[in-house]
Order: sequence, then structure tokens, then C-alpha cells
Amino acid sequence: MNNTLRHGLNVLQHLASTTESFAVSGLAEALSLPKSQVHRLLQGLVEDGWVVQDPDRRYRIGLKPLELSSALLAHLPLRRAALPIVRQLTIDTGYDVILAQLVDGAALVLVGEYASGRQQDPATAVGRRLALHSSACGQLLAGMLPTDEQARLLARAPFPAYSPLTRTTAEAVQAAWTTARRNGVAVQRGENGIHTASLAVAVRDEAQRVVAALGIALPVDACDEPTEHLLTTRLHTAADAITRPGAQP
Amino acid sequence: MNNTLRHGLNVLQHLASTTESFAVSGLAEALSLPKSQVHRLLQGLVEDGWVVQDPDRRYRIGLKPLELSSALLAHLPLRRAALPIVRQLTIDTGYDVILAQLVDGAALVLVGEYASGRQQDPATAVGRRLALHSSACGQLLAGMLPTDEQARLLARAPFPAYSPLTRTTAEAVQAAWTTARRNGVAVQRGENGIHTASLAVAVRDEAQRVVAALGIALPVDACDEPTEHLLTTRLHTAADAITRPGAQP
DNA sequence: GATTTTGTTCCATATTATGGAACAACAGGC
DNA sequence: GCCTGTTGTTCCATAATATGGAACAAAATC
Repeated sequence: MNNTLRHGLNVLQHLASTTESFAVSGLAEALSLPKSQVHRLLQGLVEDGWVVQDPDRRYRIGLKPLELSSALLAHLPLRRAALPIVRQLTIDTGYDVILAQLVDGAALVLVGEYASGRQQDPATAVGRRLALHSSACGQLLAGMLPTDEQARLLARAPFPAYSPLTRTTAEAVQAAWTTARRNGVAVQRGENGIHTASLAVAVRDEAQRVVAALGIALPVDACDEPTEHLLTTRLHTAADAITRPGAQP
Repeated sequence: MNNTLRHGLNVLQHLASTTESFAVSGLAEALSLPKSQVHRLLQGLVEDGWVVQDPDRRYRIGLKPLELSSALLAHLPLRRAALPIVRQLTIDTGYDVILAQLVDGAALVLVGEYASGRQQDPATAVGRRLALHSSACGQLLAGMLPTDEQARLLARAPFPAYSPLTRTTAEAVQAAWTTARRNGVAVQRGENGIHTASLAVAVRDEAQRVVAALGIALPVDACDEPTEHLLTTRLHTAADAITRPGAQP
């Protein structure tokens, strides 16, 4: 039921999933829908500004979807609470800091602050999904899940490799998750990209349930033992501050 | 044609237009659709994670739309070119800097960098729409339009007042637009909110067409004559740098 | 506990989405 | 320049499904 809406949103999602522009045929095949239908959906979406078509007739996602996210971001209580703390942590450490939440099988970035002078990393921008098997935030969030949930997620193995160090087997990934839960911190060195290490700790609500992960990214070379300890402490402090935001009840 | 998709997207847009949650009845009335239809649309949207319903049964926009915008933002060439420059300008001046583009009758914020220590202003966050009659970016972008377009936009008068100083009549708004075009810079003091002033200049492409506005916001008290001149110069320099991004052709 | 408001379900009807096929506009190869 | 495979767009009969009134259920309000 409500097929048109679902198909239309799938089209939007597909267009947004990559920075490339799409041809009608390609979309139709990807969504396994007839060309004519995809074409009609695109027509409607273009009319309302959700999709734009390039001069070469290919389709790209438009600017309309942006407006959806702004209101959403402004409202999220978790984001509002975390924003100043994440920002401060970025300033204090000089590294990129993100806050991510578990959303159907991935760690969705809700807040991202990037160290001054650095170009913003598109891979960890707000709204991006981080893999549960390779990112520190993902490993931490997955590690805090009940075991049956973990098993369900591990059934997706083998996992895609983003670097030669990426854990791809169910066993290796489960080991990382278990370590993260035991230590209260997830540490990843070069698993997402060969030059980047990252750490993540849990952010909890008043009932001590894990609601998000607070992560920090740094060059692998900078990630020695003392730095790791220092950053872990800072992350825990910051995560606690997010849970209890200032003086308000 | 393609009614369901349009209505569904309208629902999403309405949910995103404010931070409040919505009741079915309210949405139905706002969209002038029968309750049953809105309810069915919401059901489908909830199923796919586009909308979430609170424990009190009211509906809010979900996290799915976020993913749309991230890919979109990562791709925009204008944003990629402007991001480091906007950031640098924020650091140099200590004020909030934004880049906005004209999108069907409003200035859509594409880049927003906020001065350290300040809470991010939700009104100027990325994805928000700024009014053409009250914001500096809006006044500048509108001022650069052909006169027939301006006339069409002025027909919307009277304009909503965001402060006692907001221009609400067509004449007053047109005067601001004309001034912006003549001076090459739009200046606004307290028209958007009583405590904030802002300036904006045009960002042009290689063909010298206006593609966006680069704006800066500061407290009205800080906006004296010399500051205004200094910031205008800086804005122009930065806008030129966006047009010619570094060494690449 | 009565009454209004609001959320959800049901169902007959007709609107409208559907997808195959035909047509048009390209692009590349010879 | 002509041919050929590919891709974008339009058409149309058919059937599926969105539609919206009304009935029902659940809260909220008094």
C-alpha cells in the first residue's frame, strides 16, 4: 500500500546515495522498476524541485531535501545538548569529533565538528552513515546491543573492506564489538581508512541506556598509548556532560 | 498526476517546517486533505523511517531525511568551493558567516559557519530559508534580480515582520533591494531580529552571474561605520576567492 | 461520567498508477 | 553520412490502489 510514495522516496534516496547523477535506465534497473514509471516519478519530483535534471538529461537530487533536514536538526534534543560540548572538545583536542546514533544497521552522524583549518571530511558529515564493523562509533554502538541483535547484524558478513585493515569476517568484527563493550571505549586504527584512527565512547540518557556514541578521529601516527588514554578520558567526560546538560533538569 | 507522491512529500515538508510535532487532524487541515488519507500517508512514512510518532501519538519528522541532505551537500560544487573560505572568514572576524542561494523565493543557506563559543543559530543553519525582505543575503539576491522578477516578488507584500524594524511594505523592501544592487552590498540592522545586523555581497561565477550571497551577522551595537566598511571589504575579497577557488582551472 | 475532540479502520467507487510497447532522440561505429 | 544499439519519452488499455466519506475507537476535556 502507498506504492507511489514509497517508490518516489526510494528514487530520492538512490539519487542521494551517491554524488553522481543518474540516468533513467540506471535508476530503473537499480530499483527494478519499469523505465516509464521511474520517468514519471522523476517528472513529478523535478516539478516540485526535489530533483533537478542536468543539461545532459541526467538527474541529480535537488535542493529541496535540504530544507527537510534543517528543521529536523534544529529540533533533536540530543543534538542540541551535544553541539556545544562536541564543539568544545574539537577546540580542546584539535581533532574532528562526531556524535552518532544507531539507525537501522548503521551509525548515523548527528553532530560533526571539524578542527579549524581542516577541510570538512565528507565521509563523516552530518547525515552520513558509518559502518558498524569499521568505525569506532559503529563498533561501540554495536557492542552495546543485545547478543541476538549482534548475531543478526553479523549475518551480513563478509563486510566490505575500506582499507587492508578493515575487519571483514564475522569473528573479527564480533571481537571488536566485544572489546568495545568490555572496555567502554572502541578504538580503531586504520580500519576505515589507512591513515585515520578513531575512538568512541557511549553517551547515555538518564536511565543509563546508550543513546549515541561520541567519537574522535585522529591520524594513526598521533594515536600512541598516552594519547589514547588522554582522549578516552576526555571523551568520557564529554559524554557525561551531554547526558547532564548544564543546570537545567 | 502522481498525487500520492506529492501529498506525501508535502506531509514531510510540513512536518519539517517547524520543530513541533503534529497531530493528524492538524496536518489534514493544513494540507486540506481528508484525515484518513493523511493518516495512511503517515503510516507509510513511519514504516520507512521518514516520520516517527511520539508516544503521545503525534508525528514528527524522522532521521531518514538527514541522509538525503548529506549526499547532496557533499556534492554541491559551490559549497565545496565556499566551505574553507567561509570558515576562514569566521575565524578572522569572529562573526557568523553564511552562504545562501536564491531558491524559489527565498535565500537558502548552503554553508554556515558559526563563531567559536557561540551556540549555533538555528535560524541561519544550513538548509534554512531566509526571507528576501529582511535578511541581508535575501536583500542582496533579490536586488540582483531583473525588475519584473522583483515586481512579482513584491506582489507578496505586506511582508511578515520579524522585528519592529522589519520592512513590510513593497516600497520599503524595494528601496532596500535597490540600495543593495547600487552599493554592491546589502546592509540590514535589526530587521530580522532587533539585536542582529548583517551584511551580504554577491558571489559570482566565471560569467559574472550572481550565483549566491555571502553574508555575515554581528550584533547591531558592533556595527558602526568603520566596522561596516572593513567587513564589506573582507566579504568582497572572500566572495572573489570563492569564484576563483585556488589554482585549479 | 458525559461530551467533545481526535485517531484509526472500513469499504465501495473511481481515479490514477502501472508497465508493456511504440516512438523519438541520441551516441558511437563503420 | 548512414546505420545500429542505447537511452529518453510518450501512449494507452488495464487493473490495481488511492480516495474520502462514514462508522468506530480511544483520548482528552469538562
